[in-house]
Amino acid sequence: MDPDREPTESPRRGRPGHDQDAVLRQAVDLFNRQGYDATSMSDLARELGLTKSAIYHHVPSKGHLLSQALETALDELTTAITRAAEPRPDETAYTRLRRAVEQTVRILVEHLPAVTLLLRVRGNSPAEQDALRRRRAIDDQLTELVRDAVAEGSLRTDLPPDLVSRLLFGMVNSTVEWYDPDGDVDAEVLSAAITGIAFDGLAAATGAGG
Amino acid sequence: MDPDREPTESPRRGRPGHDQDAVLRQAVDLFNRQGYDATSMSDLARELGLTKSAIYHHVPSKGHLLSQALETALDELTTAITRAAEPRPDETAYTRLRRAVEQTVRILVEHLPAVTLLLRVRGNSPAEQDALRRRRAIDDQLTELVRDAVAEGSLRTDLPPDLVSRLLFGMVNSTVEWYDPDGDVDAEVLSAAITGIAFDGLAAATGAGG
DNA sequence: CCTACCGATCGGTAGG
DNA sequence: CCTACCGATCGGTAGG
Repeated sequence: MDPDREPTESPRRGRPGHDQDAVLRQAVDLFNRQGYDATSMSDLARELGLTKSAIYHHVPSKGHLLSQALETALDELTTAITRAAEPRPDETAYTRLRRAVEQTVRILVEHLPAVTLLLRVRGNSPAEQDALRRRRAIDDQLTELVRDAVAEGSLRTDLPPDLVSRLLFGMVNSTVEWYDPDGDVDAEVLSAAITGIAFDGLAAATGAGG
Repeated sequence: MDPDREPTESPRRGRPGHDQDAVLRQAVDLFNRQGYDATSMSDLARELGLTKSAIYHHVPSKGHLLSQALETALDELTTAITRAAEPRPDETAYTRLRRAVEQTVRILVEHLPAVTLLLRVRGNSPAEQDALRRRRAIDDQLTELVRDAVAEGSLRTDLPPDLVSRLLFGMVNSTVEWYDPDGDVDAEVLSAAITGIAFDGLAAATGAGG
């Protein structure tokens, strides 16, 4: 008779205490708490409850862990923002920009550890420099959206679009510094707060207008 | 065919070409470019054009350089924000909050390297943890200002003050990621852009109202 | 301000 | 021969 009978799980033998994904998750968590360079593979091993050498059974290098996380963050952001920016019939650039903000917030919340790591990259290695290049391409895409929205007359014209883009997505990105997925602010509330402040402002509505 | 002559620098030989402040400035610059932990004292020595050991003639330790910069940033921010938050006769909480934003931007621009370093501290040492505590006290002060402005009816009431405070000053602080003191955005323009977006919003003014 | 070093720890790999 | 590890140690480099 077949010894392993696991209907819902992979038909692997000996139950691994840790798979590659678990190591990656723990690594990214540590990188975010202490900083990438301040985190040793020994730290990671201690956290996982195994030896440093054992980690290298699962992953090829420390840099690989970083690259994997950055790739996830960049892939998710690229996909979401590219989709949000796609023009649809009878839709303003303003709507596309709003959607891009909402989608960025969504990805940020859904992939908080990976995105947090991405936003802290300094370019200390070729892999990090590559990530910075991809990030800059995304930023350019977002700036273009702001430019379009200004051009169509949806946004105030007294501020340069690249400055607006930096501040708007600076506010969005600052979320990684405090957001707690288990806290009482969910992605919808956060998204509404950001778009509310950015597009309508904090000032209390005065007069009879909406 | 004259060798380099730098009128503003000391041409002395055998005498220290660097003082403690020059070492500190270069260190903070490197810490910001590469990250504190990724920067070795050898990196700093190379940048300064002297040996690693020679640095220890000027400063007691790597951590001391970090602490000095963090103290500068925290002292400046504390002073400026405390002053801005001080109630004055016939003044709304809204005015005080606006002034706090403007003063924070001013300190951020005037002491960009030190504040940048402060905003990246992760708490990896007692000195960093102390800096984080002081930073949290400042954040609480700012949140209190937002709370007062909401309470007096100056700000929209549909968003929790602590969330507003995080997003507002998240936008302010995000400036350190891109601001260039030699660029074409000066502190006034930046300050006006931030308060303009945060309080009035990005949406183009519509209708006949203000 | 340098040469000559230290205790420790780094990321990564050996054989079993 | 496989997986999931471990004890020991590699060559270099960290802050001091």
